[in-house]
Amino acid sequence: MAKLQKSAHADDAPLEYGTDVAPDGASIDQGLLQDFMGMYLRRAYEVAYEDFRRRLGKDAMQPGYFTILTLIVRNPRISQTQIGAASARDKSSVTKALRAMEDAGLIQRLRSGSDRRIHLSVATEEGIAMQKQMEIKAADHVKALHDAIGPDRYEAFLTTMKDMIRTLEETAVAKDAKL
Amino acid sequence: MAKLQKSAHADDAPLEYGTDVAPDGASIDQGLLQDFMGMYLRRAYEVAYEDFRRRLGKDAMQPGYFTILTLIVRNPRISQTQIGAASARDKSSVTKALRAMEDAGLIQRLRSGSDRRIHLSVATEEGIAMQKQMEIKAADHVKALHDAIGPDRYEAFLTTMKDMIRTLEETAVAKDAKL
DNA sequence: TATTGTTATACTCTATAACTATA
DNA sequence: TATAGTTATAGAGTATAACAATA
Repeated sequence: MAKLQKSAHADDAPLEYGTDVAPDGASIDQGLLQDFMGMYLRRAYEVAYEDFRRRLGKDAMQPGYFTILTLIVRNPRISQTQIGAASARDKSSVTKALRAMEDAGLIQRLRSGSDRRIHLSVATEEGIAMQKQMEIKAADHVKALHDAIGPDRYEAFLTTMKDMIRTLEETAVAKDAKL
Repeated sequence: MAKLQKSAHADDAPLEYGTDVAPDGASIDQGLLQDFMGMYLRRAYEVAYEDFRRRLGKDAMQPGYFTILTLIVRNPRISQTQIGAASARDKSSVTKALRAMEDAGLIQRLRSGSDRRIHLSVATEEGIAMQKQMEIKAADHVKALHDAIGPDRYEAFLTTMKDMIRTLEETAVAKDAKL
């Protein structure tokens, strides 16, 4: 490869270098990226998130809160530790989400009478209504995914993904234990 | 449902409320969340990202930069617009990534002789070495995914995911066009 | 001592918008 | 006018660590 001078971006302009042009978009060599699942997992998450967010519109909570609100509606008096475990989020993240939902009047938090460390969450009427409304949008979203994937492949895809998550979670735990 | 007073978190302590306890982790009712793919797509991305990051260790670039570095190694003199298109990232995100890689001595940026607006990227020897090293870790990572998913399901899973991404991207474009 | 939750803080990844320069 | 890239800024979403209250 030809020798190149370093371009110190803070000071110099990039160095000129011949007249070749890079290949256009259609002919980019992605090499092993073509099958690099990490990239597709990221992208799949992104496009699905975007789809759900667009369907929810601006009158609903953000997509990420749907999970927590649904957990609370379906499990009145759920604790924050339980919410964290069920949604794979740190307790500090749960606190922040619950704070926002409480401020929005969607939930209320109580203390357990039997163990005063525990904060229980229940949905308000507004929270229940919001959850129902979001669930309708979620159903549309799931239908879009269903159509995109194809009915014949949907179940297998979901099952495979769950298996993958479980296995990698176990691997991670095993590795952490070795440290 | 019983009447509950609002707890203004900034001032009051949460209200006490009886002695019931929420169900324990094993018995959480996830309702439709059980099949809410959005949650699994997020989680799948997270666990895969974590796995790759752990395999890369701290001597490599972060997982997200592997894609860009690989694109540059395999497509010398690729432009930033092309990198953005191939990695589904905004040009400002690409600039930031390239800046970091240039500072780390992994790439150099040049200007096209034929169109001086275009900045071309090429990998340095160090960049090529880094990419090779990361590619080895990426192969380990892919193998872990392969094992987690099962060889018989791997290809179908990847294909389905690509189809899903493409379809949802098209849907998004179509919706944007309607605005 | 261990657990539940809160808070302050910070990190990662990313995009938007206004800009410069080039075409 | 349009395009390539830069910069300043912001914002989502999340976690870490130190902490108070309670067990």
